[in-house]
Parts: sequence; C-alpha cells; structure tokens
Amino acid sequence: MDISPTAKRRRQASKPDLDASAQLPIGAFREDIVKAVQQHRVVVLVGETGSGKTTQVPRFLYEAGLSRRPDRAQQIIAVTQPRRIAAISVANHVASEMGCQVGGLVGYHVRFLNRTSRETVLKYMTDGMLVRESAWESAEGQGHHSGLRACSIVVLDEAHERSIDTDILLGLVKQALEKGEPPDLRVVVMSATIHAAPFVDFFGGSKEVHLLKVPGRQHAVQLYYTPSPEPDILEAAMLAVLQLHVTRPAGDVLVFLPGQEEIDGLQRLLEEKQDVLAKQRQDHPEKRILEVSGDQPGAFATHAWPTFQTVLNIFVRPIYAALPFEQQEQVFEATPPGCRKVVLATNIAETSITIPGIRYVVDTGIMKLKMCHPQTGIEMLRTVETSQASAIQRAGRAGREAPGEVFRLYVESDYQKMPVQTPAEILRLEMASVYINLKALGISKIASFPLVDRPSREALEKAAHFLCRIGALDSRDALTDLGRKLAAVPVHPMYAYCLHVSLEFECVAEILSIVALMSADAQIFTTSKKQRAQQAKPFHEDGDHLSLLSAFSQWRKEKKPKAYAAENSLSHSALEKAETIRKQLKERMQQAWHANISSCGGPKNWVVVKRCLLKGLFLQTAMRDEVNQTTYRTLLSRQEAKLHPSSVLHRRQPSPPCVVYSELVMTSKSYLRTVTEASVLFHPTPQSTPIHLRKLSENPSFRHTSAKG
DNA sequence: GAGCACTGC
Repeated sequence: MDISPTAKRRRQASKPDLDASAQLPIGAFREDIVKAVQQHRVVVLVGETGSGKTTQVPRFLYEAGLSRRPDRAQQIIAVTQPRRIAAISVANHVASEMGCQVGGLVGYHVRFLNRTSRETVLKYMTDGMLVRESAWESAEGQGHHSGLRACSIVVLDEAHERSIDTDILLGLVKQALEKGEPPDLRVVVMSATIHAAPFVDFFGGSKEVHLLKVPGRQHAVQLYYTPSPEPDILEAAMLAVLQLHVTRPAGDVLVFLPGQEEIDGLQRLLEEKQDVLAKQRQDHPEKRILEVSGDQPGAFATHAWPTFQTVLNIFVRPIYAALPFEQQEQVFEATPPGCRKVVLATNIAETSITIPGIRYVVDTGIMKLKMCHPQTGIEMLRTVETSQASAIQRAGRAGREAPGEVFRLYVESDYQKMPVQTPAEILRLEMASVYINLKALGISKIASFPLVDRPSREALEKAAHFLCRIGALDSRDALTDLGRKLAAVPVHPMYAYCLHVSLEFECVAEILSIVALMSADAQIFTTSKKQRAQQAKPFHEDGDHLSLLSAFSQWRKEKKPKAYAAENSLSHSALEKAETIRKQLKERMQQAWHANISSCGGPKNWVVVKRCLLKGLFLQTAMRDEVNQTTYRTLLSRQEAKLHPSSVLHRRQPSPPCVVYSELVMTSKSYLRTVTEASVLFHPTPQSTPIHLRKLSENPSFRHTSAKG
C-alpha cells in the first residue's frame, strides 16, 4: 500500500535535521547510553530537539548486541512515535543510514502500512500500533513477531507528549517489568527536558531509573512579553508581525493562533495592512513605522524604517490540519528573495510539522483543547491558555536554525500563572475506548493498572456503565464475548456495536460505509459559496447517516469520482480516506469476527439500514420537546440540545419527534450532529413501544443497570 | 443557521 500524499510531502519537512549523524550531539554519549541500558531496566533519556536521539539510540542499542536475549535469541527493539509520519520517515532514514532496505533489519509498522519482516529488529511504529499488537497478542496468542512480548527493548519516543497510547504503553511496560514477562525487558523513555520527572517517579524513582541528559542543537531565543495584557489578540498579533517585519532582519515568522477562524482573520488583517504599508513606504520612505501601525503592541521599541533593502513584502501562509493538502504544502515553499514569509498556524506547527526558515515566533498564548465535562461526560473543544510547556515548545520553533526571537502577546506574570504542563490526554477525554482496550489487553482491574496520570473515578465509571449497556461488559466488570469482538475493531465501541448489530440486520456493507465515513473525521460535505445561497439538496431525506451513505455509494460507482465529488460539493480526499478505513474495518470484521459482509441491496431497502442504526445507536436517542419543538432532550442524560444546522433534518417542519445521533457537541449551544430521524418506527401503531426502546429493555445489561436509576 | 486544536488504531 502507499503512503498518503501528505505523508510523502511532509516526510522531508517533518524531520529536517536527521542528517550528519556523526556530528549529532548524541554521538558523544553512545557508550553512556549503552551502559545505562545494560545496567538498568529503565532509562529515561532527556534530549532536546536536534540531539539525534530518535535515529541514533536504537541503532546504538542494536550494534551493542542488546536486541538479543541472554539465550542469544534475536528480539525486537520497538521504537514508538506518537505520529505515523514520524515513524515512517525515521525508519526510512535509519535504514538508508545503515545501508539496508526498509522492511529488512529496519522496518516500520503503522496503521495501513506494515513494512516489517522476520529480519526486522529495529521496528519503528506508532505507540497506538504497539498497543494494538499487544492486544492481538493477548486475544489471539500471536507471540513471536509482534506486541510487547516480542521485544527486548521498548523505546518510547516523545513520551512527554503524553498521548493516550503512550500512557497505556507506559503502563504495559511497567506491568511487564513487574511480571518479568517478557524476561529481561529494557525500557528507554525519551522525553523533552522539562517533563522527565514524572517518568522517573512512575518507574520507581531515581534508585530504579537511570536518568541521562543529552544536549540538543537548540539555538538561544530571546523572549519578549507585552507590558500590559492585550485586549484584542488578533490586533496585537497583527501589530507584532508588522513591527517585527520592519524592525528585524530577514527571517520568517511563525504565529501561533488557536484555530482556523483566527488564522483567516489575521490573514485578512495582514493583507489589508500590507497594502497600506506598501503605499506609505512608497510615498514617505523616511517615515517611522508607528505612524503607520498605530498603537504600540507591547515590548517593541519604535524604530525607523530598516536600512536594509532585503525586506520588502510579506507573504502570508496559513496552516491547520483541516486545510487541503495543496494549501498546506505552500508553507514549505521557499521564501522568495526580498520577502518575508509569515506562517499563521495552529498547534499543528508546535509538534507535528517543522517549517524551515523560522526565526521569529509570535505566540498568542492560547490554543484549543478538547475536554470532557466531568458530570455530563460530553466532550467539547475549548479555547484555553497554553501551558508553560507548550509556550516553551512554541518558542523553540524560533531557534532551530539560528538564534531567534519570540514575542509573547501576554504579560510575563501571566506566563508564571500558566499550568506547567497541559493535562495529559487521558485526563481530558471520554474513556469508553480506553476502557475496552485495556480490558482487551487482559487488564482485569482497571483501577490497579499503573498509569502516570489516572482518570477520575467518575470518568472510568461512566465508561464502564456505557460498555455495560451495550453488553460489552458483564455485571462483574468482565469483558463479554461481545466486548472482545467490539474491541477488535479500531473504532469507538459505539460504532463497533453498530457494526455488530448490522450482522443481524444483514446490512453489514452499508453500516461499514457509514461507520467508516464517521470514523474518517473529515468533512464529507463541503459547502461552496454558491451553495450557501441556494439550499443544498440533501442526499437522503431520512437523515445524515443515510445522506452520507448515499453520497459515498454514488461516489464509489462513478468512473470519474474526483469530478463527481467536485460537482456535488463532496470532499474527494475525505471519501478516499473513508474508503481506506472501510477496507480495514471490513478485513478486521472478517478476520476477528468471521463476519459475512452482507448487504441489504440498493437504496430502496435502506429502511433496514435505518432500523439497524436505531438499534445500534439506541443509547443516543433524543426526543423532541413537546413545547419548544426545535429543542430535543437526550433519552438517557436528559441533556437539552438542538439539531445541528448542518443536518439535513434541521430545516424540516415539523421537526422529527425522535432522532438518534452520532455526536452531542457543545459549542455555542448543545447540538446533535449527524442525526437520523427515528419517528417512522416510533409510531407504527398507537400501543406499540418504539422498536429501539424494546430492544433496549431486552438487553440484559441495560436491565441490570437501569434497576439502579 | 453554525463552525472545525491535534493525533492514533
């Protein structure tokens, strides 16, 4: 299989400093590192950016013979990364450096791509993939070439990012060390400077753990703060960019903003101001910049026009994950002579991508973070202040190639008030997937599984309760046969449950498509300006799930799918992603469930699909309020919400009395997103109970749990 | 009639 276009494009840009391994700072520490791993079961290696630890440490360990067990059996050195691109690009680099083909001695395993073989010893992988492999090992007894048991050494890179999968892996290796299974396992935790302490504590403190520090190749950065708080962050960012533009020597600028809206806004502001600036410069070359830009944004001194002639124009390049690939790519374009590139970025530029040429960073000090409401369990995206760790990481982006300058658009005392670190993901998100995955890994008591940060009891109970209701857990908190099946499919257990229900409704092919589309997490329906004026024709009137299915089915049939997508305002790349996911889900269902991929036939039989969705999403049913008929109330949590305006049901009059929904999102209001109307089956006869409610009460685990409330 | 930080299996 092939790497996605972004992967190819980003490969070079994401790790630009991999070359020249001989001169890498890590080279001087080779013997220390090998000795540390020989003598300690756990080594925490602290290394700043550019130390070369990711490429060199695994190689050192291999060349020292540490991949062999005491009985000389060759074992795997697994090196885990939070991101696919990093795993792939580093494996490619290390393979070429060691003069071998990828897939031989050096390989990688990420979702959709497995380039490893029996010869593979240095195995780069995503941390999520090592967790998966370990679950397969636990479920299916595959032992020799995958999962934790096949490893002599696990190297957890970028552990400071604290992704859920890193945290689970940390727990798994700790447990493995305690059990001595696999025997003589060694663990290397690689982390950025300020985050190492929790890992040392986690593995038993400084007596058990060897802590090693390796210098990086980071240049000094000069920090500036504003003297007083900035009321308007976009205005402040604009002034900061313009002032540094006219007062500082050549070098590109990176501005950190919370989201797409702010990026678009700042781009507009900068482009407007630039025109004014250019004209003024032409007419009055002797004038000082402050007469142009108005108020002084904080710490910048007043300067005359720079005498150097290199800086003439700025060109603005936005980057965020939702931006189409072609536009994302543009941030990597070389800055033309006489120009200064200004990149407006979200957190994507904090860790995921590295843009060369950046000398100046403007940091608004805010970001968006997904958080879970502790009582309702609803996840929401909130704009919050960054952590100190995040601010340091952002600042570091100015000093990768040369000394740089960082302009923080907040006062220094606010920096001191920031949380030291961003709360780990496992503390912020809904836990159903984590819970079922831990169970599938053979962890019977979640409460005693070692975790660096433990989710609240409420969060875990909520997850257990949910899993109980779909029948994945029994009343003794043990994984049921159904639960084991659901855990084998890499989607949220709710969607895995829908797939399972589709077996009995004999519409597996259709539900596979719907689940893949929702799992693709990309906007399928794109709205053009033209269409905002005229109402978009829904692909299916019964709701968003069938609309998605309809669009996808038609797109798949087309000879020219790309043209079809463009004509119908569909995202071709999102549909392709869904197709890839669908293929994997289908294979998993066949392998792990021995499922027959049935189909209910064409759209005229989609009432079956709808019935299946109603049963599959039974926990996510909402009833229309009898008084205020545009408001709904969720059946279980009694949460009030409205239909999302993007729904095909949104404009319907009257609103459907009953819907099932995929997502309850909290933005400006509570919205039900991706909904299907359930009323057709809701009033077949006056006496009958709704079909999904009957199914609900037939569910033994539901009966059990509902007895309490 | 609203909005989409970023990943991962």
